Amino acid sequence: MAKTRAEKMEETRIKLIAAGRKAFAEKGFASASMDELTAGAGLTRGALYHNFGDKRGLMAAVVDQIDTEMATAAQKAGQAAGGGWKGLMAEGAAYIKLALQPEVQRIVLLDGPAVLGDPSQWPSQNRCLQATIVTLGELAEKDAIKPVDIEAIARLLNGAALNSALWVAASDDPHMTFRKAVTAFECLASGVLKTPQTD
Amino acid sequence: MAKTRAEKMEETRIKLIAAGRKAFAEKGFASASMDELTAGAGLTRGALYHNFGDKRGLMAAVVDQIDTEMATAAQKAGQAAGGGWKGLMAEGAAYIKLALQPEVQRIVLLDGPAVLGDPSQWPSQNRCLQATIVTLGELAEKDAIKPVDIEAIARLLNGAALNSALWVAASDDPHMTFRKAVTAFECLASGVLKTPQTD
DNA sequence: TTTTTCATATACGCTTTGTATGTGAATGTA
DNA sequence: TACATTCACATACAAAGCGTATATGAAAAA
Repeated sequence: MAKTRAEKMEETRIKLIAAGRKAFAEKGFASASMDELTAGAGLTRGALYHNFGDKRGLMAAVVDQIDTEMATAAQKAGQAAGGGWKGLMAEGAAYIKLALQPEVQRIVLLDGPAVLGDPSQWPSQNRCLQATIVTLGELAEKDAIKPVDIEAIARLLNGAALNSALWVAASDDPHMTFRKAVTAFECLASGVLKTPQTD
Repeated sequence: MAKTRAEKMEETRIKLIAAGRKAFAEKGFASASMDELTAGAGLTRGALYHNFGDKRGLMAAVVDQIDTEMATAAQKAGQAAGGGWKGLMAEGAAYIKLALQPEVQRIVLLDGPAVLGDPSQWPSQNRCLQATIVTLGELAEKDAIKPVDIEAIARLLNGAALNSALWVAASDDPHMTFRKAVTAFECLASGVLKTPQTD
């Protein structure tokens, strides 16, 4: 069967994003050569500039892919924990764990902001933020949390989780540090609860 | 009087850091041209490479300068608030306010991590972190906070403060958003207190 | 005074990006 | 089926910027 043009184009987009993801993760955005990267995918820069406009355009696509994967995984963890407050804490822990991957660190946490600007303005991060806001909203309806601005809390919690991942990754004993980070995260988060949580 | 060689060299270092700070703030690290930057300071790239090794070296010097200024200002705010818990909260608010400057956003929050790596490993940030850790340690001795890892709390608080600044700066109503951010910061921070704080 | 050192300038090569143009296969039409 | 057109991708080109190797001239040393 002959492949339609749109199908082929979709294939090259996928190939380029995969190659970009690999190159950006291994060499960092600035040091990744578009020539090398596209050649590795059996293509040339022509395909890249046609599909993504420029180097930054490819970066945006790569970041969106990774970030979406993260948001999905975190939400899943939250649901597995039964939603509500426990779900929120599980989401936070999941985020920290995901951000331990070198790929995520290099692309999403370090290079992403420099290339694409404030992460909280990215479409993908916004999706994740919205999920957190919804959960916090439910808790607010149940009168379980203090009357503070929910969006602000959600943003600070997200930021704290992502930040702590860099710390964990750089530590000598990542396993131990991870536990410390999660505990601290839950400790801070408990500040929004009306009634002290013991477990 | 004739200037000694060391004095002159110190002058060029200062000139280059100032020019770099300006260029990095206005154009971003990647788009800042070393040729242009040094010419603006009445020098050439020769001086730059001799003094700082490479573009990254200059960036490190610039970041260190800004970051040190921030740490000093934040500590001052903390002391003015009388130290202790109130001082800690004042430090946090000061950090958020300082990070509202476009210069700080572009250089320290966005480009810095991409060029220099995890901020919590920078000498300057470490100084600030140490100060927070000391204050938290004093509170721990007074048995005022929960028995959690102090370094972890300090790191998360710092991260949350810096992150929220990006949000505030990008908002339509920075003044209002700033208040929300500070309130949320204090709300989360209160999670480490043993006894609920009312004011 | 001469010799040496060294902070800065000059000159060069290499890499990389973005664009402008070319090409051939898929799509539409008579 | 034959022809025209589109368009995804490749090729060719020009410009900019980084880092290094070399040159220079003024302090510092002898």
